[in-house]
Formats: sequence, structure tokens, C-alpha cells
Amino acid sequence: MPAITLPDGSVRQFDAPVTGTDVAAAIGPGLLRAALAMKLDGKIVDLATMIAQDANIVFITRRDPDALELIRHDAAHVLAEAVQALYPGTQVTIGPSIENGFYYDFARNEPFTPDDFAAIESKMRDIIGRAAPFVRKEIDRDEAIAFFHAKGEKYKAQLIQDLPATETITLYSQGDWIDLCRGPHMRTTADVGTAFKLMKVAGAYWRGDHRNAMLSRIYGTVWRDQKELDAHLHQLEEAERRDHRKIGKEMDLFHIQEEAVGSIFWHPKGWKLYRTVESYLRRRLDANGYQEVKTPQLVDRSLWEKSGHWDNYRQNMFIAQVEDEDKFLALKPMNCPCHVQIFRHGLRSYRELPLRMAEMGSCHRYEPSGSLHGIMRVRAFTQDDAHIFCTEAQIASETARFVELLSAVYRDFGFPDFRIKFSDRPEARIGSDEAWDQAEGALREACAIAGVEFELNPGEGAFYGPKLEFVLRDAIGRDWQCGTLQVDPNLPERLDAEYVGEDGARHRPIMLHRAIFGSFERFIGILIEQYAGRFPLWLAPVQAVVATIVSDADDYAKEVAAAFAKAGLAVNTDLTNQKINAKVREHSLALVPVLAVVGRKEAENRTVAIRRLGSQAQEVLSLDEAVARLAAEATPPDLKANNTA
RNA sequence: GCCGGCGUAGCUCAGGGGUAGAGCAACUGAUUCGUAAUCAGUAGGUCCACAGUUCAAUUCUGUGCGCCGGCACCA
Repeated sequence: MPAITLPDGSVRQFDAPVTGTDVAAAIGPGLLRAALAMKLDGKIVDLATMIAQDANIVFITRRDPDALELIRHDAAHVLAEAVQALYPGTQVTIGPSIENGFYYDFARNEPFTPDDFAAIESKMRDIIGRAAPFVRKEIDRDEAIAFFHAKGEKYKAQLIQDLPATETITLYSQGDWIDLCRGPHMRTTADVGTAFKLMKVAGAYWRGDHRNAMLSRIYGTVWRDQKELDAHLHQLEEAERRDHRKIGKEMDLFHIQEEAVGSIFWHPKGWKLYRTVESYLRRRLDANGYQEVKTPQLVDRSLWEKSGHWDNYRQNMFIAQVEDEDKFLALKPMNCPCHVQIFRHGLRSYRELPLRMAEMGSCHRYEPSGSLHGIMRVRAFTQDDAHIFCTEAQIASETARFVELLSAVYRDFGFPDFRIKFSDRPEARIGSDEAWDQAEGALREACAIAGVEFELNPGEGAFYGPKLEFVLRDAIGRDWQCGTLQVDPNLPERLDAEYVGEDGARHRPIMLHRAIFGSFERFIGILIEQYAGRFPLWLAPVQAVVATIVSDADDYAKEVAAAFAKAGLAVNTDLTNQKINAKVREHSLALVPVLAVVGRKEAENRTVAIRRLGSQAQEVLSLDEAVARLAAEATPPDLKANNTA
């Protein structure tokens, strides 16, 4: 005799077991029409689920954000049915909901192409229009395996075979089409709605393992209504517009060419941006008690053998052999072993700890060709690396100090929001469980003391220690993992780093590996996309252009440019024989933040007409005033008087 | 690395078995103009590379390289 408690606290009594549909109907026809599924004691289930006991129910309607997941999952089923109807012989595998949509992986000899989408989408609309109810059925395991084998669905049979013996096997049908599925689902295929679109085809490994067969994946996006779909498509266009590879070309910041795959040719403007970012960070590090070092690019194999990289990481290292010498050198893929060499050079005292050793460390890694992406993922990159040699007791204060520094840096670059992930021990790791307990405990405690909140990222730690990952969110809501803080009790041991403690005995330091940007290349790529090339004045590689209206103003324009340059601004002149309209257009398209226009009037009055990128307004200022204002605005945030961080 | 798509002028792109096309940019000349394109002219190509088919290949086929979208990878 179930008593059903609703979100408003009211209780409904039923004298026999009921389904969610019955409860909704009892409440009212409006709810009955709107309910797609329900949360039964917190768990989302089908409306058709029979309730025999007292329970809490929350109905999920289309307005509920939880509906998205259901819509996406159901859309995947509809996609699978459509594909099998159109392309007989295609096997189904899995099709989950994902962020923004869904996909389905098919096994088929012929790959799909986007040209197939129109037919598939149209078939999906048919299936949705048919409004076939989703019907759940529990089935015996062996029977299920036999069933899918008989249908020629080897992958599904395999999936069931690998399910734990205790798992209840359930099938869902939608009309004649049946799939293995855990559920839950909405009422009928019609609940998927029409706000969907197939997006792309891709290859994907069966079960995500590169040793397995390659399947054909079709991605789709689906939303609760057309408005949401349009907004999503617009956001994708926006991301494309901001693509750093496109803007990098348009602004002439850098290029990459075949002869140096994965390495960047920085052009003058791009390098100017790089140097601005680097100078900023260097000042921050100097002010935070770091000592900057520079270590070799090419290091003999023997050091990599000691550090363990030769055995574990050689596939990813560029190795150089000298012709007349029987030696192998490797381009460093990371800086840590080199920093330990500096630490080991001479006897260290506990009084020197924490010792914060920083390097703009140029590293090379042979990344898989398919992973390269513009300047975001390259083979030659520069880490804003540092290693903090400290005692275990200092982990907490160093963590707090680092998080504070990182927050200030992210804020200055326009990323006030970031989250922290705590990644603990992975499957493949070195070191004893006790050592891991200790390292994880220390980092956890450090977070507690520093007041740092994190989400757990289980099993994602480095092989040598747990880590914090700092994920920032950009202007259009995308997340980027940049910063990291890793606790490493292992490398000091391997490379025999030690210090003399207060007790006169030798001790192993802990090493904290930490980075704020991750790599300059990647972070600059993120900056380009964050600002879509419209950098704040302090970052802009060309901060101002002085453009003339008539050639009579040429001399004055040069004087203005010289005054800007003297104030530290990156300024160009445009004395070409073009109309001012053309000049405005040209420099606007080049995303120059400040256009200083001078004609006869300005030359006579010793003024400049300032026009800002993105605005049509002009502001006429005296030359001195313009210089003072622009110079103040172009001051990097850490050098501004009111910056207390 | 794997699956699929793509590779034509500096850029964005069209074309197509018979000696290569546009716009923008560049260059030359004219124009001196008040806030998003002044006009005219000139020049610009190993159609990614190599092999094959063909009387003939930039076009078709194969291989390689690179790029793009995913997957896998990112200790």
C-alpha cells in the first residue's frame, strides 16, 4: 500500500502498487502529459516502473535539466534504429548521451559520411513521429546472448557476456526495434522531440581500446527545443570564429610548416605576445620567492636511465646520436631531472627549504601525430615549470601559496573562474601503498588547510604521485586544464636528492612539480581564443596605430608615434596614401585596440583622435593626455598600483 | 598511431583527362580624402610529393607527407 511523497511534501496514499504514470494521472492531466520520467527515491527511472513500497517521487518534465540526459539517450536509440533500417547488416554497439548530445558506435564495413545524414535524420523523424513506446523487459542472461547472436549482433552479445553475473539484463523495445539497455527511458520515441541534428562521423575503437576494431561513430546533438539547439549551434560557430589557428594566421602571429611538425614559427607579433606573457610571469615568480634557472636541452641517456624515463618514456623522446661518438643524448621531455641536478650540486641544508626552482623550460616530446592541434598540442613547447623542494610539513603552506599565486595569474589574464581536480593513485604506479597514503594524505590536508575545494578525479594521478589539476573556464564556457601541482616523493629518491636536517642527518626532500600555464604555447592559444584576438591593451602585440588623414600630418604622426613608443607602447604608423575609411577598416580587421587618427586639425592643436576597436566613437585628447592614459591602461596588471596580490 | 575527409596564387575559395580561374592582399600609377573598402593597371602557380594508367594527369589509381574532425595518447 504505497504512500508516495511528492516534492512539495504532500503524500498520496494508494491501495495497490502503482506506476509513475498512475501517480501522475492521479495528480492531474497536465502532469500526466508533461512527465517524461521520474526520480524514484533519487534515482531516475521509467514512468512505467511499478512502485509497491512507500517512496519519494519527483517527476521529470521537459523543463527539468535532467530531461536532457534522457532525451539524448533516447535519441541515440532512435539513431540506431534509423541506421539499421537504412543500412541492413550494420551492427549496433553502444550509444550513450554525452555533453551536448549523443553518439552511437556502429560496426559496418562501409564508413558513414555526412552525406548520409539527411537520410538518417529523415528516418529518425519518422521513428519519432511514430511515437513507439519504450518498453522494458527483463531477460535471462543466456537467452539474451542467444537472442543477439541470432540477430548477428556480436558486439551486443559480447557486452552481455562481460556484464557481472549479478546484473539484471534488460532489453528496451521501441516498436519492433530492440536494444540491450540499462535504461531509463522516456515514454515514447516522440519525447525525443525534433531539436536534433547529426553532427559528424568519426572512427572510434571498440571499448575505447586501440587494440580493438575501429567502429563508425555518428555524433548528434539534441536539445529540449529548437531555441536551445540554435543556441548550441551558434556557440559552435563562435568557437570556430575564435579558433586560434585561424586568428593566428589572420593576425600574423605564428605558423607551422611541414618541415617542423609540432613546432612553432613565432612571427614578430606572436613573439611579442609571448614575451609579454613571459615577462609578466617572470615578475610574478620573482616576487614569489622563486629562483629561475636554465638547464640543458640535450642530456645524456645515463641521466634518463636513472630518472626512469629511458625505460618508461623513451617512445616519446627525441633521441640524438652523435656520429663519431658512441653516445645517445635525448632532448629533455621535462625539466625535473635537470632541476634535481642543480639541487644536488653541493650540500643542501633544511634552512634552504622550501627551495623554489623555476624554469621557462623548453621541452620536446614525440606526441602522436593525431594529437597535434595548432599551438595547443605541439611537440616542442615551453613549460612554465618549477619544482619546490620541501619537507613534508611544508607541503600545505606551499600548496596554499601556489594556489594564491595561480589565482592571481588567472585573474589577471581574464579567467576569474577555475576549478580544481584532485587526482589520486592510478592503476599503473610506482611506490608503496603506504607512500601513496602519505602523499595523498599530505595533499588532501594541504587543501584543507589552504581552504582549497576540489572535486575528486579518481585514478588520474601521475604514476609517481597525486596531483591537483587547475581547470579554467574561458569566455564561451569551455574548460581548459592548465595548472598542475604534483606531489612527488619518488624522484628525489631515484636521483638521490637530499638535504641536511636540523638533526644533522640526511633527509629526502619532497618535490612539488607545479605549473600555472602548463605550457606557454597552449596558454597563448587559449588566450587567443578567450579574447578572439581582441586582446586587452597590455597584451596586444600592436597596441596602437597612428593613422594620418592627409600627408601634411605625416610629421606630426611620427611625433605622436614616437611619444607613444617612449611611453612603452607598441605603436605603428600608417602614413599610406589611403582614405581614412580604408585605414580604419584595415586596422580594425587587424584587431589593433587603439587607432590614433591625426589630420590637419590634430597637427595644429597637438591632439589625437582616439578610436577604440569595436567602437565608432572618437575621443579627441591632447597628445600628453593620450600618452598618459594609454600608458596607464597598457600597464600589466601586476604592476598597477592598486594590485595587492 | 587508428578511422574518415581534405591538399589549386600570400589569404579565402571555384574548377576540372587536352598549357589554370575569382575576390582580397602585393606591386606600379593617379588620387590628399575626417573614422570599416578611391580608381586604373601589373605581376603572381612544380595545382603537396613520388610512382602508375593514358597519346595526354593538376584532374583517374596507388604510396608517402601534411592538415582537418574524431578515437587512442597526454607518465
